[in-house]
This record gives sequence, C-alpha cells and structure tokens, in this order.
Amino acid sequence: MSRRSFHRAPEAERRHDLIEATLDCIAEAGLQGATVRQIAIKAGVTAGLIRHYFTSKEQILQEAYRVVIARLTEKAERVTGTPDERLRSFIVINLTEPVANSRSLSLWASFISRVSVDPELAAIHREGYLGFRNALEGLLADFLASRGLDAAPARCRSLAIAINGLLDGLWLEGCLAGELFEESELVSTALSSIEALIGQPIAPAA
Amino acid sequence: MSRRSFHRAPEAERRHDLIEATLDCIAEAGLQGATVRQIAIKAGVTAGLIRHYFTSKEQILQEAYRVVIARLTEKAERVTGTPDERLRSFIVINLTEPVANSRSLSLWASFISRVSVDPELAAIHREGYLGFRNALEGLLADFLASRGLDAAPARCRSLAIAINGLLDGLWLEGCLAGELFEESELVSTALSSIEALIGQPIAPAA
DNA sequence: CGTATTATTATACGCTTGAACAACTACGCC
DNA sequence: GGCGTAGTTGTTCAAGCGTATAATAATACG
Repeated sequence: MSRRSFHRAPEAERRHDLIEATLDCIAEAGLQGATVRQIAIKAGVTAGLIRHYFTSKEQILQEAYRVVIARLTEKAERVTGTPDERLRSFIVINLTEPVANSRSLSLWASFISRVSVDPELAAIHREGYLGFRNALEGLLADFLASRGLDAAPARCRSLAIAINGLLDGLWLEGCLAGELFEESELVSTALSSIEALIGQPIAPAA
Repeated sequence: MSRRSFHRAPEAERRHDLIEATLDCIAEAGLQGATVRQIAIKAGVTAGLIRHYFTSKEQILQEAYRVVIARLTEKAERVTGTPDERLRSFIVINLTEPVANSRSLSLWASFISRVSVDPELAAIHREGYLGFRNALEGLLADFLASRGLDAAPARCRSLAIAINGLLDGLWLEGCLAGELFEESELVSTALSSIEALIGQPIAPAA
C-alpha cells in the first residue's frame, strides 16, 4: 500500500493556504464548520499537518481573525489625496466590495461572537477597532482643519462616533441584505448623511 | 438504586426555561457552548428532556433565535405618544438597556453568523428585520407629516436607511465597547445626529 | 548520486457530541 | 387510594472532535 504523493510547500505559503481554508470553512458553515479535518480537506492536505504549523486549533483561529480584521481595515487606513478625497475614499471603500459583502459579515460575526469569550480574540479585536476609529478621527480632523472649522478634540470625537456608527450600520445593512439596495445606494446615502452630520459638502474626486 | 426526584413542570414553563438556558449557554460560551448537555445542566434537568420538547437541537436554536429577535425589537415597535415622543423613544430604547448590552450582542452575533448557513434562521431573521425597519419608516412618515414636511416614500426610505444604519452602528459600538462611552453619550449622539439628518429638532418628552 | 532533514501522511486515542430508548416516577383522575 | 398517563431520568451508541505520534516521501545538500 502506498501513500498519496504530496507537495512540500514553503512555510509562508502553506500557512497562508491553511488560514484561507479556515476562513472558507467559517464562511460556509460557521465556526462549528471549521474543524481541523474540514480545514485540511479544504486545503488539500491531511489533518495532522495543521498541528505542524499551529500549536492548537485556537491558534489558527486567532491568526485567521487577524487576517479578517486586516482585510476589513487596511484599505481604508491607507487612503491618499486631499482631505476631501481621503474622507470620501474612506467612506466608499467601507461600503463597497471587497469590504462589504456577505462573506465578510459571516466571518466578522463568527469571530465577534467569540470575542467576549476568548481574551486573546478580544485583544486582537480591540487593536483593530481602535486603529480604525483613530484613522477616521484623523481624517475628520484634517478635513475640518482644511476648511478652517472647529476641529477641537471633543467635536472630532463626537463626530467620529456618529460617523463610525453610521458606516458600521450601513455596512451591516449592505452585507445582510445587499440585494435590497440598488448599486451604490448605500454609498450615496452615506455620503449625503455624513455631509449633513458635518454640515459641509465633501468634494468629489477630481 | 434510586433516581433523583424531579418536578413536572407545565409545558409552557418548561419550554421557556429550556430556551432561557439555551440563551445563557450561548451568551456565556458561544454557539459551541450550547450543547444539549450544557443546556440541560443550566436548566436543571437531564439531556434527554430536551428532545422531549424539541424535535432536534436545530429546533431549539431556532426558537431561541425568535426570542432574541423579539426582545431586540418588541419594545421599540410599541412606542406611544406624539410623533416626536415616539421617534425619541424609539431611539432611546434601542440604545439603552436591556436592548443595548454585551449579552444582546453576543446572542445576536452568534445567530447572525448562522443566518447565511441555515435557511430557517434566515427566514426568522428577515421577518424581524423588515418589521423593525417598517416600524422606523412609519415613525418617520408620521414625524415628517406632523411638521408638514415632505414625507414622500423615496425620502422616507432614504432617511430610514440612514437612521436605521446609524442606530444599528451605535448599538453595535455601545455593546462592543460600552465602557468607552459615558452614560447616555450614545443616546445624545444619536439624537443630535438624527436631528441633523432630518433637519428638524425632536421635541423632548413632556 | 547518496544521504540527512523535515514536511506530510496515516493511524490511533480519549473525549464530547446529538440522538435514541427503556425504565421510572410524579401527578391527574375517578 | 389505586391506576394510567406521560414527563423525566439514566444509559447507551455511533459519529466526529482535537490531539499525539510513528512511518513515509519530498527536497536540499555534499
């Protein structure tokens, strides 16, 4: 009896593939569907290999969560251009693909439901959340300053809370029931709503 | 050898207790912590009893989800008073206890992550969501009409989407990081933001 | 080309799970 | 006050879980 043949992959690639397989499992069947055997099947390897790269199932889930958060926030945190362009891009990015889709929500919700249980996940979560909100607060401060408006910390904070909430909520609605909204309806709703909150128009990209 | 003594409870009470125990398990340890054995321990009965009241574990989870949604929406859908009072109450209720707390979020997120997997849960979800948004749209239409403002369906819809998003998002922020906000900060942020969106003050309750 | 290294497979173990079912006991009824 | 009903218990079962480990095959290297 012979064993099946296999490919020896570089460590980075293999780890990436395993995490990707984990995310696929979670997106398709929830956290309960992400068993080591299912992950292995999805990655085209056998279950034992997972423990060669990760000390436990907990660990691969934690690293998978890091990837999820990074994908939800990294693009928005790297916007460039004038203050208007950056604020606008931030809004658009968070409400369009690939950030806003049902898979993102599935992944996000699966992990959120464990954040209150697993302290390690909670730490990863807090880090990502604070980074996101600080980025938004910075964009707002620059935007207000560029208009010569009041950019006092208290006002920035209050505005950031409201806008962050609005973006989160619209992202949620879009992910949960994207088919109920027309193309870009959420984006235009967000833009006009935020303009109303700030009391200023946001110049479109050139 | 004798068995432990037990109490024969009325069906409604027993079912209620079992569902309550299920929610406790989910809130404390996530969906994975809601095993039939754990639920039984929490309810003070033995595992076999659960299958006397529910045909499967899936079924008890579905009924538990119905309870979760009902608690998140029933209070807000029953506000009374003038249009201003009703709109204000709607906002306050959704951002204060018992709707807004970390337990609610844990339960909500646990189930949301399964909504895209289980069609039965998806149906329960859609029903609750539409009810909530219709209630909000009705409140807005009444509010706008009471001021003699444009209450055209398109405007109501657009406003409802934005306000619904804002409420969802702030609810989320409050549940996830309630300790980062001062008492009633979210409520006042929501009220002033929504006033800005509508372009009208909302009269406080008498 | 032969050999050392290690990534990967294959198998096994102990445990928990959802489910099934027979035995038992609380309680309503006459 | 005994009896029948059915709510409840206790036990069992197969399947699937995370983990451990020995055997094996792919690759790097002299």
